[in-house]
Amino acid sequence: MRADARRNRERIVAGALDLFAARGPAVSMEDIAHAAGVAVGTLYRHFPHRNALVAQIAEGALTDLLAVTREVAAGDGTGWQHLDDIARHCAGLPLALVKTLMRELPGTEALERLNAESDASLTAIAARGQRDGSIRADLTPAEVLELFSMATCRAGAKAGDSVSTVILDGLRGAGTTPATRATRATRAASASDEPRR
Amino acid sequence: MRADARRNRERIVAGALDLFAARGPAVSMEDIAHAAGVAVGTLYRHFPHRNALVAQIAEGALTDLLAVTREVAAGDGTGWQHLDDIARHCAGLPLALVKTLMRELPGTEALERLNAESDASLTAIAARGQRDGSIRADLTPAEVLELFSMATCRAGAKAGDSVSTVILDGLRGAGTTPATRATRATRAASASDEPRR
Amino acid sequence: MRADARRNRERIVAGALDLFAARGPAVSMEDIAHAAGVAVGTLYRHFPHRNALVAQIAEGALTDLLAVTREVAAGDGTGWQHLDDIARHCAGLPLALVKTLMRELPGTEALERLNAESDASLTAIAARGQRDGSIRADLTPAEVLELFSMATCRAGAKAGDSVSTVILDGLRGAGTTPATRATRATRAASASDEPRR
Amino acid sequence: MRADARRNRERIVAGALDLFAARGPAVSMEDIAHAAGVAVGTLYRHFPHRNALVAQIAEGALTDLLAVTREVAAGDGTGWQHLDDIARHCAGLPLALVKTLMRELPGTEALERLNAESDASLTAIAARGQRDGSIRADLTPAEVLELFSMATCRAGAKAGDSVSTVILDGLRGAGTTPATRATRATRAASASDEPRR
DNA sequence: AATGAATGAGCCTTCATTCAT
DNA sequence: AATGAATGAAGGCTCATTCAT
Repeated sequence: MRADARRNRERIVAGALDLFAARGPAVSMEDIAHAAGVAVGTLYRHFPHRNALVAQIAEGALTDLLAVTREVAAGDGTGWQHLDDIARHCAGLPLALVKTLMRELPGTEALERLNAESDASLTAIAARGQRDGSIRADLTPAEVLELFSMATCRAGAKAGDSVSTVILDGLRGAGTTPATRATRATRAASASDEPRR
Repeated sequence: MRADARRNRERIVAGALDLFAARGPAVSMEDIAHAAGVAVGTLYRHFPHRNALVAQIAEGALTDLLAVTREVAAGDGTGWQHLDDIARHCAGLPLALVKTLMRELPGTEALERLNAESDASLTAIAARGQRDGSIRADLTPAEVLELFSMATCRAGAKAGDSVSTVILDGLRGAGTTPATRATRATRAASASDEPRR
Repeated sequence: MRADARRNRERIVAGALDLFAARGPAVSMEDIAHAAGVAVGTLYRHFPHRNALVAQIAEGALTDLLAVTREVAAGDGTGWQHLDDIARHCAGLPLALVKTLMRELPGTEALERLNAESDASLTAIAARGQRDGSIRADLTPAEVLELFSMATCRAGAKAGDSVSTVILDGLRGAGTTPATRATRATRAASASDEPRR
Repeated sequence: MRADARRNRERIVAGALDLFAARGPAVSMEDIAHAAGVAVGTLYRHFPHRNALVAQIAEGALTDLLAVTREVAAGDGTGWQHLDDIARHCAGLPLALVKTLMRELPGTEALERLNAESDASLTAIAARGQRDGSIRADLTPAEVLELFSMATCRAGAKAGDSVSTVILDGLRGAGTTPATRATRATRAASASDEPRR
């Protein structure tokens, strides 16, 4: 019985994610429930109100992002390489959607915490990159993160696509450049297109 | 009373723009009307339905964008310089908001036309920039436009801010001056209405 | 100036009549005004509210009906012949429409009076017809009037059409009948199709 | 709860019928809901929009009419007697109201079909009556139906009331018994549920 | 625990009526 | 006197949420 409930909960979250992606943030609870194969009552048993569901979706994506960030940050490489790695792993995460959803979401405590932790980890990486010379020094860490977020939280982002490439290239430190494009192509071949879930 | 009506219409559009920016695309017509100091009936006299108002806002911004684009394109300079100029002039336009609003707007004919014309003008500039070597050649014109749009249609974009600078720098052709940042700083000081922070 | 106003008033009433006939009782004041070539303000100058306009239309038709009734009643013939004559003269009046309009009209004093006078005149005729044997005696005068009204206040009523003929035939007194249909055809040929306005 | 929902649905339809009859076709959905003892939402759960409710009411009455027509048509008797029987059985149906409601109702497919079938059945009866001499031959079947409809679809129609009697008498064929009224009175006494006043 | 019916606040829109020009 | 802009009360409809089964 617990297994059933868990499966329902997962199908609700997954279905809601798909619906939001397909039809925008105004999907009705009724539609979300039916897409998950349950009735509204069941939906409300799992999530006491709409925002709880939306927050759950957001938390899922941000948790994944945080895990990726920490895992990458624990490895070797320059700050820029870490950002690049993270960006590749994030391509499968619905970060663009989550960003949109969160615009109209009164911040949960859990979300605030996740955001803070993500920011802290990424800021640390950015600062390190600026120290090791791999990331432009004429930007604040916050500006680095904004650009990183633009590359990452885009509607149709794919791992290593041109748009991300250009932005990440733009973040490189002054002395690092010329081989950029060739390098990138090489690296991309070995990195996975589908980041972990 | 023609003057009064016009003033009302303008206050409605301006107020709606502000509200959308502040509270997202789901603001009610009632709120928009009251923000403009009129009753709903007046709002509906000027715009027969919600979408007509949204479309008007979008058309306004796109018309401005098109005007800027054409004006700049008629002047001297490389393709990259044109994009840079246009980006600076667009800083005050609510393009980010408009982009969001248009996601849920069944395209008007006028909007389609404006979009097509903007795209055409900007694509021409991008292609020219790639021919004259000022813009990276390893991108499709569409990718150039997407990056340009990301730099331009951002929530808090200011003329010459760091984010735009990095993206536009990223668009530069391979052989162009490495003095990018200094050059930019110089140009920005004389051309932008918003000095760099 | 007085002539202008009068013409406006007449055009409003005539236009409203047409619109009601064409599009039902839910036409808007705005549409009525524009159909008459004036603005709403002018419409309201002539009729302080919608019901005043509707009442005016109803009064017009009822006044015509009353005039016809009295004129016919002053002439020779049996009661049945009078009813028949009146029915023919009424064919051009918008009595069906007026009946519909009056369903949702809180009765004016003028309308009550007109109704009462019409009823009185017609009841007198019905009673006389029953006395002179030309109208069935096994009906109350009110029943006679109801049937007469059904024949007369029909949507597409024409002078002497089959439906009216059958109903009026049905009203005839017991001893009068057989030649009915032939007689009717003859009489119809001499009666006008377009009653007075 | 299926039972509860069904009861609600029935109360809505019945209440709406009453309200329409009492206050005309412009009753608000709010009023209809409250008359049925439910909230608007419930009304809209059962009928997705106003017209669906109106159509349901119309369908109900037309279905009843069709059933009566077919049942009577399957029995013995002249065409005229069939019309007379049908008229008696229809006295309780809200056909007058339905006729009014349908004036402003964009025809549903179901309604079109019901109308077509009713018309076909009744036209067949009328034609048969004209062949067997019981119905006037100098009318088109459509005219017969219009008169029949006038007798039947009247606001306060009762089985065998004077108005219906006169109209149906008017439909009789030339050679039929002059004893009409006596006959009718006799038949009425045994067949109608509503005795003559 | 699941279902789906019921609730009612709130949204978009219309329109009779008023009022400034 | 005419115009047409402004008002605001409804009305139709949706949807998050609650609740009886």
